[in-house]
Amino acid sequence: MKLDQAKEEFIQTWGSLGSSWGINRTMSQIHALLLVSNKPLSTEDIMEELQISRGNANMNIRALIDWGLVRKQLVPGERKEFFQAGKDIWEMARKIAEERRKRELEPVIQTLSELKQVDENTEEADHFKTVVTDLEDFTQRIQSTLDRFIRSDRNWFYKSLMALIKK
Amino acid sequence: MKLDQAKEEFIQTWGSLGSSWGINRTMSQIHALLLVSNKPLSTEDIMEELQISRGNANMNIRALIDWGLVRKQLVPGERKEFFQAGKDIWEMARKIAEERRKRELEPVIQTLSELKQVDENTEEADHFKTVVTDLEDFTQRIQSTLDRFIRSDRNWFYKSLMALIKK
DNA sequence: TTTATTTTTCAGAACTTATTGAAAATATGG
DNA sequence: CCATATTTTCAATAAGTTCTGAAAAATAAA
Repeated sequence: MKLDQAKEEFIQTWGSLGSSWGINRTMSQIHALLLVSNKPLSTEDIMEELQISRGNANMNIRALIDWGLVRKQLVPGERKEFFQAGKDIWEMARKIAEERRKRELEPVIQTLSELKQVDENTEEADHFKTVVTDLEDFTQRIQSTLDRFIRSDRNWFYKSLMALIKK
Repeated sequence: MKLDQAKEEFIQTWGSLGSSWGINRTMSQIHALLLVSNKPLSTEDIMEELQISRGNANMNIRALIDWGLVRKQLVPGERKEFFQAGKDIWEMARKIAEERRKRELEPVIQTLSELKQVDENTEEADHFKTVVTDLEDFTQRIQSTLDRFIRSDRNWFYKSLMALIKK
């Protein structure tokens, strides 16, 4: 298989994986492109390679920088900005987990804890409280695990995961 | 807080969490509704409660049954079908993990392994292979963990997770 | 300054996905 | 079998999301 073709396919695959995980397609594609490129790329390069508009490119590059997955790289003698993706996959996973925890899990836990404050004592209300408490429990456990993962270095997570897998 | 209001809010919250995790909003809302209801509901009930069309209700109930999150319940003397959600949260999480592994992770791993077959030896190609291999590694590790989780009983996962969290 | 280059913004267009509702298919009871 | 209740399907439509492109803002050189 030819390199260019493989790159192309990789970008598509990563793009569609991203979109099923709540990260928009272009954002993942840009990320993929920067991952496989061994030198930093400019906005122009990205527009060119992915055939997307300037606005789209700009927006999604910003988002990747926000998420901490990509950083600006100044190239001497060039006025344009260049971008480069961090190559450490675990670091990348940590950052994605962090963003999503913040954006999605946190508000849900907040809400669930409020919902337990139902001041009724019918059988129905009891049932409701049980369900909500179970979910809160579950969500909090996920949250703690992510927290630890986020704060950890790669090594910690690697070890824990191996422990999980091996026995 | 009133029970009805709390239920309402719970359904909304679960709905939006679902949609950020790639499960469509109505599907999660129906799931939430069935979770908090202490008796099985008919399609009519669901349409009524969530103010959705028959077609929409039917489609998403089917999907929930496919995913193994909801089961049909026959009520004696009634001709209609009634539906009930499994109340075990871990079981639920297992089933969601299973479906998504099957639908999303599996094809990606397949593709990544094919992409390593680049028959070039430039520096660029080497770099590409490194990135793809790292990702494959990572994805496979996630996959193994999920597999084990999926095959496990609740107890196993609970213990492992506690081990992760506690120390 | 002024001019040239680059980045950002944002209203509308294009695209994608979810929903409706009515018609067709299927199941149930007499 | 017929009549009726219930479920399923699916084309049309609506809602939601992402993308474009041109104009405005920002930045840097002359």
